[in-house]
Amino acid sequence: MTSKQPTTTIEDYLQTIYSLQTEGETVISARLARWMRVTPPTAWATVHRMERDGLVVIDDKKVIRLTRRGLALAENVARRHRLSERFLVDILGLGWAEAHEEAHRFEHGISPRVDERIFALLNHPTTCPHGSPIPGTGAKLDPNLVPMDGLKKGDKATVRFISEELEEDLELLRYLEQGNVKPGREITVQEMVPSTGVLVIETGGQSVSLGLAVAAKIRVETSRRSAKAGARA
Amino acid sequence: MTSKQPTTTIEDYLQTIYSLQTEGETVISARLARWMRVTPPTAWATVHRMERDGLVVIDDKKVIRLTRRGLALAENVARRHRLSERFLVDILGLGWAEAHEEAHRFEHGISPRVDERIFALLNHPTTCPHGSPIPGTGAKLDPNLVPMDGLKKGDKATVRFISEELEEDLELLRYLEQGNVKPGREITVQEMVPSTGVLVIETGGQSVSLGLAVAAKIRVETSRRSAKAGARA
DNA sequence: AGAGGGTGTTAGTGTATCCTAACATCAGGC
DNA sequence: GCCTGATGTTAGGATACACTAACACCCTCT
Repeated sequence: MTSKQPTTTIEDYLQTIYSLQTEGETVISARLARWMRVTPPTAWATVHRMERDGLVVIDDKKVIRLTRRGLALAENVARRHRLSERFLVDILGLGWAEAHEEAHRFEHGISPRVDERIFALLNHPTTCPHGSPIPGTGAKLDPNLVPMDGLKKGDKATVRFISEELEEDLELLRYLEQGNVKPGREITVQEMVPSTGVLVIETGGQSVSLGLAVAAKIRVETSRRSAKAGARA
Repeated sequence: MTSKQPTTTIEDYLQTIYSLQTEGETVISARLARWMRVTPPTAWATVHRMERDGLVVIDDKKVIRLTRRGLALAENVARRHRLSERFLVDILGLGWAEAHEEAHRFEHGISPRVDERIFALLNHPTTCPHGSPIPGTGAKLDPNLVPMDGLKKGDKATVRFISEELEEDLELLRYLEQGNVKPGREITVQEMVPSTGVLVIETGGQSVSLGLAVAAKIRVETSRRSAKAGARA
């Protein structure tokens, strides 16, 4: 049987694949290597062990996809991670920026029993502090949200989601926290000139500059419906 | 440098050695093998890696002792373990019997920052739910406590401490919990006949039978001062 | 066409953990 | 004195996970 518990390493890979996959990225071995901060041969070997164990399939184009079993396990890990973040922030009072890193260690020690208790203690939250939905709650990422780099000068919007990809960068998270760029915050675009590669927004009275690559990984809810949903007055 | 973080396995060995050592047992490789549920060669190799890394010393008689560095690390692990137990019981409402096992996983994901927060959240506790002192708080196991198997028929006492050795046995812990044999509980010895190997006590209205080997690992505080400390009013 | 970059892959290593089989040692007990 | 049990140790494997070196492929841009 290949039914034994995944190791911490495998749990981390599952979680990373899951995040990338649900955020619409194609997952390839080289990308995982960068995320996991290991060399390409290491990631390659690990992914192949995962395929051997029925957690992922690798297609002709080398794209990695979770199997049903891999998905179930990945959701479980992601849930524990996001629940941990909520717990660390809401109950223990840790910083929004530090939560991701701390949760990364914390998540592995949580059994189903403890998961359940923490979930209840937190009052059944549906998202992590950065806006990612918590699996098992039925919550999904709102498809109406748009990447922040699609906004234009003068647009107002509410931050809803910070990609897990950005969470890997502690310095960036601290910058965002300082600048009030967190879920629930209202922002106004002050400058948006694609050629400069920089987006300047205003929130809570201060100006914050963001690179477009970063802004693309932050999703916001616009009050006036963009493109598809119909025009505004 | 040999200053890298200990692995989960090494943390477990450190904790076990620490528990045995502070409870006055001599620590030898074979004993560790049984505790860790691995074969003797495995435990042997691991202990020798620990010696190589300056965590323990092994004397002529094969007795294993923590070095200063090993002790510091072990106290750190033990603290996280006992704090986790308290947290799981006091905050999450887990059962007293299950806490040890759950804490065993939980403890490894706790950083100094999280340790500090949990410690504060719990109001600076000094012992785990089974009575072991939490390192770093200054609390020590009261030397006036006596093993329960030293009591005589009719003696009254208050349970103060359940050895970590007993905590490895979930069934036993459940039995003790059911029988109210927990720190703080008053007990009265109903039967004590060494030749039978069984001790029968009464607590909270019910009778509980314990093997003497088990009773020896439970320490109690006797109201009438035993030998050394002098009489009371 | 040819140079490069990003990727995938193989080969060869090293460390930590685990195991089984087998043998060495020592203390008692008979 | 010899057998036995507990313990320690060596030998020989296996697996997971990490690395470096080196090579094979594509694709794109010049």
